[in-house]
Amino acid sequence: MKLITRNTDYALRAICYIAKENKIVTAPELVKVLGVPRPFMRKILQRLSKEKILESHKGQAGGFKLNLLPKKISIIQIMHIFQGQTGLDGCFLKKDICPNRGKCILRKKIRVIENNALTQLRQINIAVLIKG
Amino acid sequence: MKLITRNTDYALRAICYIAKENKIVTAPELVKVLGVPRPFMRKILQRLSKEKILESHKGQAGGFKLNLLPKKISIIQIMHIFQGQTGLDGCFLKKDICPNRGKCILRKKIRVIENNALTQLRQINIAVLIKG
DNA sequence: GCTTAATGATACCATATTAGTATCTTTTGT
DNA sequence: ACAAAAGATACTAATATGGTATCATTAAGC
Repeated sequence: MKLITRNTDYALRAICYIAKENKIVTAPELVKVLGVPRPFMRKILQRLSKEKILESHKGQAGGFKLNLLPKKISIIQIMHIFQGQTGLDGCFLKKDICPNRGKCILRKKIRVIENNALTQLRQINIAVLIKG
Repeated sequence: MKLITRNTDYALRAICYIAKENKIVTAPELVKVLGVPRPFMRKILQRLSKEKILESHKGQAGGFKLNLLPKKISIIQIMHIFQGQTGLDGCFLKKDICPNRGKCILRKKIRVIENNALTQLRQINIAVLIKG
């Protein structure tokens, strides 16, 4: 049960760092601070700026800064970006052969648990993470 | 965020079916009822009997039955069998370069959410699933 | 304007996990 | 003896994730 993936993890740390520094931060700087492989970090940053979480500046003295207030970035957004729909995996078995005749208790229970987790994740934002 | 995997799903359905029938059930019967590929189902059943969830009987008129009361089988046990430790993914970054100086808020928050999910999963057992 | 240091875009490779298959042996009721 | 079941084990395929490489584009600063 892995809630967040490496991608997401790196992305969140990068965002936290940028939020704390509150200036334009370059990829090389993040690579150095976070110890993440350079091309991988770059890929993540590109994705984040494409998704409008970060704002990028090209050219010399370029880099990235936040495009939103820290409290407006919840970790669930980042999960969405790197892990796709955080949702509710569909039933593996076709409905009509499901032993529970369509009313799949298992699925229902799992869904509740997943929704609880999602609700909790929704409440964690970057401001929370950097304040401690 | 996939709480349970296909393996686990199939295993749970097989167990539910066996629990409901309350008799010795053969692999071919489960294959037919659940529509799962035969060799795959067999593999799962073998695993379950090796783990003492099911009790197996060889030879003609053989098959599987439960080795425990339905309410004594929680879905978290099955997850453990097919998905390994349901635990808490460690921090990807080495502690000393973690931007939060060792007190990793993100990790702490995630851990709480995971534990909540685990607690909820622990309460779902086969008896609950077959009763509805 | 040229150089340099940055990001953008894209295509590719590596690894791990999960899903699924094949085959042969052993057991047991009839 | 035979048939029908499970046991054991080794293999293959698909998918997701993690990571690399390369070239183009942009813009600051001399």
